[in-house]
Amino acid sequence: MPELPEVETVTRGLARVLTGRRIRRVELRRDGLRFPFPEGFAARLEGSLITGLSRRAKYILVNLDSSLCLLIHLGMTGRFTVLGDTALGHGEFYYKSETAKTGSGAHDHVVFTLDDGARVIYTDPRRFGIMDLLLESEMTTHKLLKDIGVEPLGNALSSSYLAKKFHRKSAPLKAALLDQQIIAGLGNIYVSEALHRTGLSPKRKAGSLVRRKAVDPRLDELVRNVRNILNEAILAGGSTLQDFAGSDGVEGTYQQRFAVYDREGEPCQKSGCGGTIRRIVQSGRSSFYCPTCQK
DNA sequence: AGTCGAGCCTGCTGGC
DNA sequence: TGCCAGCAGGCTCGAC
Repeated sequence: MPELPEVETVTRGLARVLTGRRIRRVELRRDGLRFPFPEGFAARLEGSLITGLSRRAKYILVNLDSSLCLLIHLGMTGRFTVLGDTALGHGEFYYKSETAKTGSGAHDHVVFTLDDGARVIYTDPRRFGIMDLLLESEMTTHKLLKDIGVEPLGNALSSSYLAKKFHRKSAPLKAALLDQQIIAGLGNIYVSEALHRTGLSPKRKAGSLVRRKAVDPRLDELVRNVRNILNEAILAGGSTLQDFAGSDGVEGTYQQRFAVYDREGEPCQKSGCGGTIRRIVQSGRSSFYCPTCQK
């Protein structure tokens, strides 16, 4: 279930296992995921030292001493399992998706073996995930990275930035916020949540929040809420990671805190609102909102 | 140019 | 109980 907070959580978890380790072996159990693996994928990774991990939008970037970088996208159902003795201790660490793990291993597509003996397994039933290799110098020119917008947790996201991007935009707010070329890493859930907290309808045209002179104060509030919600979710996911212990995957706790997502028919939680959460479909995807308090 | 729908895959859920 | 439509947290491409 990877949106930005989930990818951030996985990246942090993997960083503790992978950083400083050398990749001993890469086993590919099929030709590719969403795209074919690049030429010589396994061979180019084997023997490399992992110098660090970072995240850009919903992409995980694994930096190697060979000035190569392994780019990973979890798609909809990608997850990692770490088996063996690692820096995290002995046991198993999951990033577990909503869908139960199959257990059969039928969807284990890539297995990395590290120099400390740990095995890092990439599982992805739907195979919407991506793995690619790029040079560090291609970080801003790579096909998948070059058009990506600002990170929502960084300083570059501001109400004036949004005002510029939304100016004369006729697409609904929902679609504009999902647009990775505007904001990097926002997904279907957190867009619904941020719009609800801000009291803005997902159907409203993005351009309607831009006036000629002053920046609409609702854009300030939207930016604040996007940040707060993402940070709250990262905290909830992070606490899950710290709880890793046994062989059971532990899910992030933020799901319990959704105000609108997947709550169709339930009463709006905003005090004094009294509305009922609705589900509509926008550009093929579910939007959840309260028609009473989101205008 | 901007916007929208279809498609990529598999698995789970809910309604009949 | 069994079947089948509908749905899923992402992204790209093509058509309008």
